[in-house]
Amino acid sequence: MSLYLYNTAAKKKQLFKTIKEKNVRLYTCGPTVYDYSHIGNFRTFIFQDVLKKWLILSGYKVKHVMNITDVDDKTIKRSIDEGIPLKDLTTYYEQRFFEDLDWLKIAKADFYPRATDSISKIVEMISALISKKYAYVEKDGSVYFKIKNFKKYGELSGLPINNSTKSARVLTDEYDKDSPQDFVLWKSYKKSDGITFWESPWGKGRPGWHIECSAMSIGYLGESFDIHCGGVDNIFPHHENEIAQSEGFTGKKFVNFWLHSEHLMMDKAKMSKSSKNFFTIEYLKEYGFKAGALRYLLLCGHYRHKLKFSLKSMLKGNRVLEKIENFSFRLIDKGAMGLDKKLLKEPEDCKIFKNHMNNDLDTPKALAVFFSYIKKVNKSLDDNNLNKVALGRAWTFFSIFNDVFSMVDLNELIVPSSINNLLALRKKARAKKDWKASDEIRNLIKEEGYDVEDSVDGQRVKKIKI
RNA sequence: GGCGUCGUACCCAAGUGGUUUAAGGGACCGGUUUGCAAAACCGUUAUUCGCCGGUUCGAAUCCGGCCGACGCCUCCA
Repeated sequence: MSLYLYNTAAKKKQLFKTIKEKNVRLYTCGPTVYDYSHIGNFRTFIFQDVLKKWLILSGYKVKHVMNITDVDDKTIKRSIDEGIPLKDLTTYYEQRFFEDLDWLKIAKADFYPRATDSISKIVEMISALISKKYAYVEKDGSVYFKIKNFKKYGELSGLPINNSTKSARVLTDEYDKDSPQDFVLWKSYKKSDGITFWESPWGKGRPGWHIECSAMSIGYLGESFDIHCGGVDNIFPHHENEIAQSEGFTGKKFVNFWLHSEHLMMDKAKMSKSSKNFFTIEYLKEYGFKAGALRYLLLCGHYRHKLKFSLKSMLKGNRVLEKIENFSFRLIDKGAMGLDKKLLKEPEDCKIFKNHMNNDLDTPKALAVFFSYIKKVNKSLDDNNLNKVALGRAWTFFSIFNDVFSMVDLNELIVPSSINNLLALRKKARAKKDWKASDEIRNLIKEEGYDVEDSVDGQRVKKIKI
């Protein structure tokens, strides 16, 4: 089986090949930590999580780097507006970001470099770009990239350069640039920057937004690496500029595969901080969304298509999660976790599931296959017709599914002894058909945070999630 | 103005020429099972794919027009 991925640079699906055999070097654009990340941001991060987990499951060793942008116009403005040091502000939102990642069961990257820790590398790159005539210094001490000198400029996004229909914003800019579309590598110090600046060969200032990603990705992954991801809004100008800077600097191909995820839509408009139509993870958590439910809701559409999101979808998400959890409970009840390894074989449906995942991470189709399979196995369980071989196959498929979709938290299945004692009592009461005592104990268990369900196989407890 | 995407049931969402007289999920209703509750299973729910026309033996799928929604071109996942 081979993995095909849609490469924005090629504008088509391509067979995925790594530079170094069985090793993937992956860079994903991280958050700007001036505010909480929202569920739209996490659509992209969860897509990247699924990509990474799928690569690992396919036998690749993945080196993953995600940057933290902790200095830019917005972070500086916010810290001044709120009267707190930049570092305090960015540390706060960085921590909140990591908590959200954790809650959403997103696997940690190997490195989270910060822009402010990468200034020397950034200065080194800008100096080299100037000497190679890819960049020039303006009178005020700002440094710009000269896109005219980089022939490939515009190839990724397909946007025309130097067209006659420049946006109003570009036309009204006051910059002393050679060309309006030249972008800034180093921003000279302005009063509005307050105490935020670094010394450089061109005077006091701070890095432009795009250069940090080039510096950090090259710094951690090398001059050429395998995959670079982000949201579609990063294609232009961010990633276009990254290619220009990086390839101008190294003279080598920067990235082989560019992967971009589409936006999450709210009331038909894209979710964004500026339009104030966004939900934070904290809000959704309080509203009642479970982590696994959000993962499902963000993966039930293909990552390259717009996906609608609303608070109404909570019912669906939580219900689907419960259904999959119940399925895993039933398998565990039957002894799935203690099966001989020889019995852990993939069923045919799992191979179909894998084929869909290998086709540009087709999660909606993969999910459809998984759901149909659940139904089949549940039916066998109802008929008490599932033998060890079939159980092993079901558990194998579930495990592969859950390794990637990460919806069910198996740790939550461990039941404390206090609950087990109550269950034993209830079992005795039920044997005597003492329904009153049985229901009382069920209520006691509920107060301890667990639900009890009765089935032909006996009692089953489920932790009530908050 | 330039470039691009999308419009499928009550809702989310697959499907890009014939094994689709449209996957999968949620919701709803009916049934089986059940001490209760829950879970699970079975069945029902788009003769139709924004609208109009065309190509074709055959179209949700291709072409043209119209209507509607959205994205990028400026910070943005």
